[in-house]
Amino acid sequence: MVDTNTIVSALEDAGYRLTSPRRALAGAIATRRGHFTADELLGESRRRHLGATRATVFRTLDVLAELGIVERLDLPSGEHAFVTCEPAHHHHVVCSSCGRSTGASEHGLDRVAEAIGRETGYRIDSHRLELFGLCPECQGRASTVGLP
Amino acid sequence: MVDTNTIVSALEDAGYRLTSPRRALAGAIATRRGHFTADELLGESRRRHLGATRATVFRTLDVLAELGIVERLDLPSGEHAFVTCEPAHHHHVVCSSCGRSTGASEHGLDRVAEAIGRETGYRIDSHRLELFGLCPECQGRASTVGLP
DNA sequence: TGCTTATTGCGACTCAGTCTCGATTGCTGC
DNA sequence: GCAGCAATCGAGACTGAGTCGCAATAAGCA
Repeated sequence: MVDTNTIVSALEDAGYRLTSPRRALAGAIATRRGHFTADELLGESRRRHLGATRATVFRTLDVLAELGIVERLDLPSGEHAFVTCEPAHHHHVVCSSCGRSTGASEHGLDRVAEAIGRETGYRIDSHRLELFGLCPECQGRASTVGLP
Repeated sequence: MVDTNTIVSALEDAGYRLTSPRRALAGAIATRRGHFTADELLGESRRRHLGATRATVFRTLDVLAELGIVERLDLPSGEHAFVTCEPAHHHHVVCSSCGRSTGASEHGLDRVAEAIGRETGYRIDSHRLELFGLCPECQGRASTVGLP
């Protein structure tokens, strides 16, 4: 979770204009706890009259992704989603029940990548790790309801 | 790399019919060294008159993915691609220059996933690791040409 | 305040992937 | 070898995500 001002000032610092659709989208994104799709954001924009159309939503997400404020995520379903991300965290753990997502630190993944580089002979430049499972709350809810 | 017969007999074993488009696509997929998109496969089907249309290509890829013969891959560009995969390998290393891909074994990734589970409190059910870099041949080529 | 130019909205467009439905063709049993 | 049935196919319409071009608007600088 990132707050509106962080997003707004990141845009400002990078020399982007602070238009009203961008401010509104920054606010909408800041309130998100989990991952969200461009379409959900567009829906919210329409419902709450934020004044951002489809093209603007995509353009704004592009800019924010470029600034590292949000990151694209490919869900197991094949859907494209976005998450806000704290700078220190580079991998995402996504709850397959409620959709909430959390950042995770390296935990030795760089060593795994290195080992794989040695095994295959590839010079690894980048990697992407996505983890899917149940968040603590959904685990609690599942065990009281008797779900797996 | 998997050979045509492996694909054909996997289809047969699973109770799928061996139709001529499926045989042809199995052949086309077997010759692939790297990753390929549905569209490339469709293009090859048209060029070589394999008799498989768009819908058939997608349906066949779905079936093969279900059987674990190919796997969906999300390239950094956002494109969806497929790779043939050996059963023991569960992660893919993709060459960002020539597109070739190779399987990689776990190398302790399960421990990383476990550690991340402990850190975040999530119960991790599945993970996906994709690595991107330069394959040995492209590294050789790059160093003789003087590329990075 | 006025000017410049980035940004927006609109709507048409593209492209991947899906769906429907009538036609075809593998398999199975005889 | 042949008939019948169900799985599969092709054709093409459809859907939905994402992009593009352009005229209108408005943010920020002088």
